[in-house]
Amino acid sequence: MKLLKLYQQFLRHYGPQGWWPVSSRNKNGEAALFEICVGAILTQNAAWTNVEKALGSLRHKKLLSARAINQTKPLVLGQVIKSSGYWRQKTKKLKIFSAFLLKNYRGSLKKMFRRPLEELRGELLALWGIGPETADSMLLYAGQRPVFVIDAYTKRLCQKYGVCFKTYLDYQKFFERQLSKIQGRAKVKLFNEFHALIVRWGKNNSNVKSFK
DNA sequence: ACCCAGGCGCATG
DNA sequence: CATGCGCATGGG
Repeated sequence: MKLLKLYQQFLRHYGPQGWWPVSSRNKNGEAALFEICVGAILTQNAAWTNVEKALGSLRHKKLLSARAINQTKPLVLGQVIKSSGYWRQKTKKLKIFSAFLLKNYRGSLKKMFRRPLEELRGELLALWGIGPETADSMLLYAGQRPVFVIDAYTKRLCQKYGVCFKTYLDYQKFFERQLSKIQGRAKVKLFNEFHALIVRWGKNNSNVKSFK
């Protein structure tokens, strides 16, 4: 299983995916970064189309900021994000993440992403509602950090090639080691695009659904 | 009417 | 450590 080859094939076949999709004007501004983080939480085991509706509602109600979410009553927030599913849990997750951001970084994601990678990853994982995939999605797509995001599709892809590991970290190490030659911005770009392409691949292929 | 989607936390054994 | 279960909506 040569990952670099596979990446090039996917890229040729599907074209650039342009993740992470964001509605904010300034794609590097705080608003866009926050939208990515909110999206990372809302997309947990949910169809992205449903997440887009929730993000649209949040935007429409001017709730796409840590301060706004922090001040909004849970039941009101829950109504707004309802379409993304698990809304009671996700309301709590958004509030916990927003409170964390305000308390530790004055609500600034740019400030948050200045922290050393492993420490920040640990802080995010310590939050209720943020697991490895959500944390890594935030780090890669909002923070531009070189962490490979592993999801269900990635595991299905590995399974197709007879590659199987136990933990999330094991899968991640496999990808990061094999792609360790690439450096700097190019690595972030590749990790970004590759993960998006794997999801793109998984959406068509209804293959190997039996895998967990 | 089912099945699934860009997971996670928690309770068990 | 490792399985199993609840969480919830909308589209195929």
